[in-house]
Amino acid sequence: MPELPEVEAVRRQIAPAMVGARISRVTLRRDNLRTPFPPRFADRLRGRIVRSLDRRGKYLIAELSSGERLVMHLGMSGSFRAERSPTTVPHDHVVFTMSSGIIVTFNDPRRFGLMTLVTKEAPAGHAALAAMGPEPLSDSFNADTLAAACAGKRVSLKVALLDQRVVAGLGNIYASEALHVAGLSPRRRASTIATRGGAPRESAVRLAAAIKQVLREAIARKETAYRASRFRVYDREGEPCRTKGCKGAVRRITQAGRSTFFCPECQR
DNA sequence: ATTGAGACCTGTCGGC
DNA sequence: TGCCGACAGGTCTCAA
Repeated sequence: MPELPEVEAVRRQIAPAMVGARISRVTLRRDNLRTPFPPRFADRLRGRIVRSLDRRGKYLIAELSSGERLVMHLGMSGSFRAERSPTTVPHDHVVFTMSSGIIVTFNDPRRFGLMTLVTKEAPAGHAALAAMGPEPLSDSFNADTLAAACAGKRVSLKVALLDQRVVAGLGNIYASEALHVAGLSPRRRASTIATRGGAPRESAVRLAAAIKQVLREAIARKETAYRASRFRVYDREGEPCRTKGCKGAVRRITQAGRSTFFCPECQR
């Protein structure tokens, strides 16, 4: 369940069990997720204290007392649970036993998730992380940076928002949601919101604000489950647009092989 | 360099 | 009920 708001919810959920605690045991139930675990993975984790647990886009990053960083991604279907007495269900792949006594288990049916270690020797480490765009809820993401990132892009606005180099953490739901709030068509070419004459276009101002708004709302709601009814357009094909005064109906189209939901009436 | 298509996996849901 | 295809909140790689 993983776009930025859901990953942030996971971080808040497991941080109390992990930060400041020592990893006393690591159990790997298989030898890979999307990619193989790095060499001596369990050995390099065992005995380390988790100094902090941060989020960057859709990634979770744990700083370890060894100086290494544990990088984790939930893929499409990854989840964590923290419990006092361990349980086992299908697709449990990694189990961290913390010195606090809490068991933190990573479960991922589709195994699109990722766990790796970024070493002190190669601090840039992970290519996707190194190339990642600005955090949408930080000041480094605004109309100017969004417009600049879209300049020259021939892909659609929706596809551009899914590009983690443009902005970090948006996925298929919140890309559609943000475009609806901004009143912009997902089919527009991304370059059409780019800078003109040095100043960001009004559409870039609206879109940057909309992205921040939908993400903040989702985090505040702790929207970690499949709550389609809460969405403005996502998964609402054929249903009425919720924009005030708009008589449109939500449409579903396919872009880059993925569903996009939007209102053709109020999104231009 | 950018872009689209296909690949990676398993589970669920709707239609026949 | 059972089977079968379509689809699912994400990347990554490859070829044009």
